Amino acid sequence: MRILVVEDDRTTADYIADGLRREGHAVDALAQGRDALVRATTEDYDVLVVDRMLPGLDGLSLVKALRAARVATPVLFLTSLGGVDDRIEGLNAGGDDYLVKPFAFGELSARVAALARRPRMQEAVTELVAGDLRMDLLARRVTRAGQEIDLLPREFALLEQLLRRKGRVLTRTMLLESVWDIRFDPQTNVVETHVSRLRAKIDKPFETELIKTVRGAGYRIEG
Amino acid sequence: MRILVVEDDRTTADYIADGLRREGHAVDALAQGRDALVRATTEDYDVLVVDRMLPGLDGLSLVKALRAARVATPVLFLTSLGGVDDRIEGLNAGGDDYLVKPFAFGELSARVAALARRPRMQEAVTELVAGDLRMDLLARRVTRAGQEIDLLPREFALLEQLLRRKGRVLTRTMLLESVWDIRFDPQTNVVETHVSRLRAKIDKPFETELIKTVRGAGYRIEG
DNA sequence: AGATCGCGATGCGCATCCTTGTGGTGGAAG
DNA sequence: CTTCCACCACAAGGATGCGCATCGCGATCT
Repeated sequence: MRILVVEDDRTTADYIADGLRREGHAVDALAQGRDALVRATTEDYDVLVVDRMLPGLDGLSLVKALRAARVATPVLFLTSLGGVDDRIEGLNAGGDDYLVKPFAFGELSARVAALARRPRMQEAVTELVAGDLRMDLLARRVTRAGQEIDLLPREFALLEQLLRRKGRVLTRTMLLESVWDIRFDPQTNVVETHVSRLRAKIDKPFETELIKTVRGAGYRIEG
Repeated sequence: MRILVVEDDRTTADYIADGLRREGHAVDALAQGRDALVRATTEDYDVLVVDRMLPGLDGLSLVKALRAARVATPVLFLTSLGGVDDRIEGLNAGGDDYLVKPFAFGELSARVAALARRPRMQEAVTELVAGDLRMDLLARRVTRAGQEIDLLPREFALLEQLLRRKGRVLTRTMLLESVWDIRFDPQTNVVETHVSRLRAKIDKPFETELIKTVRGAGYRIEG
């Protein structure tokens, strides 16, 4: 499989490129958006892995330009947290999926494979589902049993993470990283607090509870 | 196939025009942007081949003007080397493809054919609808529940963007870019202000509200 | 033709409301 | 009985919306 990685941070770029090569893919890596635009339009890749922040031409503009030039290669965005706007814009701009740094390599690998596998020119990963709960990332809307639920930004981000790793346990530390961008471990109980608030909205009013507590570990949402 | 070539350099213009004629196309050639604007709006071409640098009215402005006038004829830009930025700018302006000089004639021919072949992208999107709200782009009229509403230019542009991406969230950043043409992020709240005014006209007087605020993200109009 | 006037459109400042993290307390699980 | 988790109330900070001043344009009069 041919993969182009566009990432200006050398360490991250190597980390990704080496990992993917070890899995048997042909990987090219570039640091500049401009270079990537040229390369991606001339060569034929199966997947592009693109950092949102790039020198020269940022990732978003790069993908916009590619789409405008009718290059339909699936794109996986790497976004360094936070920017809720960033993610929405990324998806709207024609990104097909995104991954919030920091991420586990296995995660990246799985997403890349998923992107390459699915038929081209498809709509992005736009909807996450668990049971009768649906989350539409572009509309930024959540419904359960057909009923609309509105969530605050933090609640939304939290639920999104849980849904993206549906079936797996997310530790407090992982959630602090991906939702709050806190890498060290301060004495805080934000996670518990927000899980509680989230439950009040998506579990309490319904029959079955989706968010399970895993004592001593973290939380998990059912497949 | 009818093709209009807009290029001020006589040698290049002849090179292109003759080549295309030899392939059996009907080719007109003009040297001035202004002439091209008139011709392209009155005659019916399959493809325009436009140089970026033109005397009088440059290629970029020409295409912007055409798009504003709802002329959807596909455009192939000719740009003189290098300027990757130019390419992006051109694509944003509504150009459909790019060719960097110097180029091989075969390349040009192939791109022109590709442009003509593909289904018209912006075909006759003349009316935007959401619920009982209708926007007629040509007449520049908006009605809701059969009642005419008049909007100021900014309000109209804002509503148009929201309708074009109906069902998705548009962030403040995206709106600043598409409605105000502001690419950096100034400390301004124009978006909120105008959304407020727009609501006063299209939502307040009616039962259901169409424009939803998505806290922390942006605005969305219902599908 | 030029200058002045008046009105409407636009963006900014500020008040308001909402969101979110903290600390504390009670309760459940092991 | 201890530890971990759920939930509550509160305060601070941030996001949002509305009134007001300004700017620009077109009309009118000289």
